[in-house]
Amino acid sequence: MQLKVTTWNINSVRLRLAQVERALAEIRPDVLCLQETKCPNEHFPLSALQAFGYPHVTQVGMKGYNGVAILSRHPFAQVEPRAWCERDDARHLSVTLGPESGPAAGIQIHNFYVPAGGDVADPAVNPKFKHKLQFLDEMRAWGGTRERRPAILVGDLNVAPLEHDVWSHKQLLDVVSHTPVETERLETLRREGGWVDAARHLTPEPQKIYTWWSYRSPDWAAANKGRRLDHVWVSDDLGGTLQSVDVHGSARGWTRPSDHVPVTVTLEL
DNA sequence: ATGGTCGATCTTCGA
Repeated sequence: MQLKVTTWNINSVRLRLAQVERALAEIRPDVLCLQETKCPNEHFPLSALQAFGYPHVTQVGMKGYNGVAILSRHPFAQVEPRAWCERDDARHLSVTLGPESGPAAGIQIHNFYVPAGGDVADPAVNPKFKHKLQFLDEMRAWGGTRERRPAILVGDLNVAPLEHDVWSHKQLLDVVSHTPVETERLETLRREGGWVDAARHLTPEPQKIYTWWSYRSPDWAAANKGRRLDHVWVSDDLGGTLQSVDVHGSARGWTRPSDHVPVTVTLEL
């Protein structure tokens, strides 16, 4: 069987319900992981999302910021929210697919929204950047102790780790998301955690890959000053099942778009 | 040299 998992920073799930519906119709993933739902739990549009054909939904939200959700065609055997940096700020959820899921049963799916880190790349003067580095350090420690079982890690990791994950490596070396302290941390925690960067496994450098284009560029498509901030990783043992990774760049051109586009990983199990 | 644009929100913050 195929297992398709899509990740998308939606930047307000309530504002972009129609875009979610369109993406689900076009991509038809088995699982959709959303970040930046920006929606308090009591206002989460649960029944509307379920009506798109995804009866199994788990989410954590808060007022105004952050928030992650997982929508699935397959039932969950287990749902595990986790607090990071001792904050209850809705940046991670994981699920384990249930025994009804055929060959996908038992696969764990992690949905992360790593802090963006503010504007100044100095933890001494910018508490947001300090938080981001702490979050990445905690992910590294977690990965080192993680039970080695089939797993998929997706999300807006807010780091573009490689030279060709940004439009200009030299011009972005001091820009938050591409500084060496971030990119080295992310690559280290990925390797130590036993994760394969699925997008780069299938599309090696120097091919450019972008998943985010700033709202602040009026002609974002022509300028094409993008970054690869959204990632799909699979555990080593699933590496042989990797079939494709698709970046749905056209979604950036939709009416009232998110600044991020969906990224889909397909496994043949 | 510092803006540019979004989204949620109580007029500013986070991205």
